[in-house]
Amino acid sequence: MDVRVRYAPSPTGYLHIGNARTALFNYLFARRHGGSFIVRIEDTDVARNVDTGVEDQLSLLRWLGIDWDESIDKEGGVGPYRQLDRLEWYRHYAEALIESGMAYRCYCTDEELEAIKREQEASGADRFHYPRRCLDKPEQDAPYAIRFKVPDATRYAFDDLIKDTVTFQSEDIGDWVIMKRNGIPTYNFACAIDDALMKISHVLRGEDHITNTPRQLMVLDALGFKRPIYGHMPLIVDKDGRKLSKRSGSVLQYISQFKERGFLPEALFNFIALLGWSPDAKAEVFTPGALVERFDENRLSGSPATFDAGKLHYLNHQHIQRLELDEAVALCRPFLESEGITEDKDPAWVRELVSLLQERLDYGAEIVDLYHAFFKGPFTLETEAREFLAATDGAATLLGDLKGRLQALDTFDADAIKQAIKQAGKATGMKGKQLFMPVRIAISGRMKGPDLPRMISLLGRETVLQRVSKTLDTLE
RNA sequence: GGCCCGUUGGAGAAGCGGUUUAACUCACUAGCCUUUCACGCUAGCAUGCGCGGGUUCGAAUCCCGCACGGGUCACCA
Repeated sequence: MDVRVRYAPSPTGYLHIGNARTALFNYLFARRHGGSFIVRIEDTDVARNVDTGVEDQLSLLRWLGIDWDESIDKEGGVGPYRQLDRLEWYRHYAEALIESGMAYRCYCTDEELEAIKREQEASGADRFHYPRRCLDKPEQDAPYAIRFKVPDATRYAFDDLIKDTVTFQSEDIGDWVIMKRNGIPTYNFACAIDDALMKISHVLRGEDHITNTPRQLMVLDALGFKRPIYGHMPLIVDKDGRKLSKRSGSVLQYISQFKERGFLPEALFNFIALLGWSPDAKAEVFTPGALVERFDENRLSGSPATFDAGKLHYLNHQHIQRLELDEAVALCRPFLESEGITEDKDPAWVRELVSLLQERLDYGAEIVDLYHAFFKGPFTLETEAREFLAATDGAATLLGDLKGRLQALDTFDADAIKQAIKQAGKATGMKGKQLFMPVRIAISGRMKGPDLPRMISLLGRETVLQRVSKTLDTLE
């Protein structure tokens, strides 16, 4: 069987982590099995469509490293790939269903429907089913929707790739609308028709679609189409176990937000692949290519996947460590520039800064925080640092000696600075922690930080001398 | 409320009836490394698999009931 899978976004918003996950798994599945990955645009909700929705989502997909074989920009013989361009198909099949008695025109107005629903609610019914009021109505010259006539006492069961056998009873589903009054199909109808016409072999989607499946099966069966194999992936939930939504606290959930904060596409790809799936391995850090090789649909999980920001940071950190210095600089520079940090600095300085901080970076934007923490913030001695200095005999002498040496240096680079520190140590009899810690404190005010000589060089002679003087003042 | 799905440590998660004394990863803790921090390495971290029954020589793994959590019930997708 030819593997053909699809990702079917609706251009009603931005690329959400949940949609990205659906796209990613379909992509992995297709690539793993040498099949085709299709992106179909489901734009049948005319009122909610956003102008830039399609292009925004597609470009973010590309950014993530997900490409496709067929879509609106790549004809594959079963197009068009935008549902509004396929209306004739839906109308054709809807008419066919009416003719065969499996669907009927419904002339009820919104007000009438609303009244029916209220009535049913008042009567305490569990199910709100359309009462087939228009089933035998003669054709009239009035706007109408088309409803699918749900078969009586029919069992709709399917072997889900992830959930095993899932069963629904037709009694639980009322006659639903397949074509809206505006002549546009509803989601479940268009989706079923397109999956069939586009020869989709497997449908991998979120579990929130599981109750849509019986409706789609009805359409497929009624029209004599072959059913694809379905696989419903667990929902992505927040820390509280709820489906990720706008209300899920401070969790970032749109792909663009991760991109803007300096997360790497390959790290996000890695992270998303772990949402509801686990590799048969003792590691979790993988490149997209390695994930394609390792992907195995049998290892898809059936229980909810918790969005764990800590894990995302860890994975992104790991991927950043694997970056070449030039790549890390490219990742960080925009954030430094937008903060004005690079204004009076040359490229070599920026390169050295990134080189020094790369190993502690979780995401690109963090370079700014680290810069401020170690280089910029107002110079004050932390309590612990002040106490350490006060308790170190000869600290003042050492700093005074070092200050002179730093002033005299021809070139203010890390090597020369390191030599100066060592010489100062020799001259004053200080070494090891007794030597480096007072220097670190005098220069940064803190007990911890990046490699000292390199940091001093980056800080620049003027700032360093000022800080040493200020520290010396507090020692008197 | 009806229907559907799920429930393994602080978190993700492996496990598919018997070499499981419950992998692996994150977080956390301790130690090592290092001038400090970070990185890296090592070790520790569920007497227990929502609860109660049952099937079986044997169950986290199969069955039933209950509880809890979630999803879904649109002329939205």
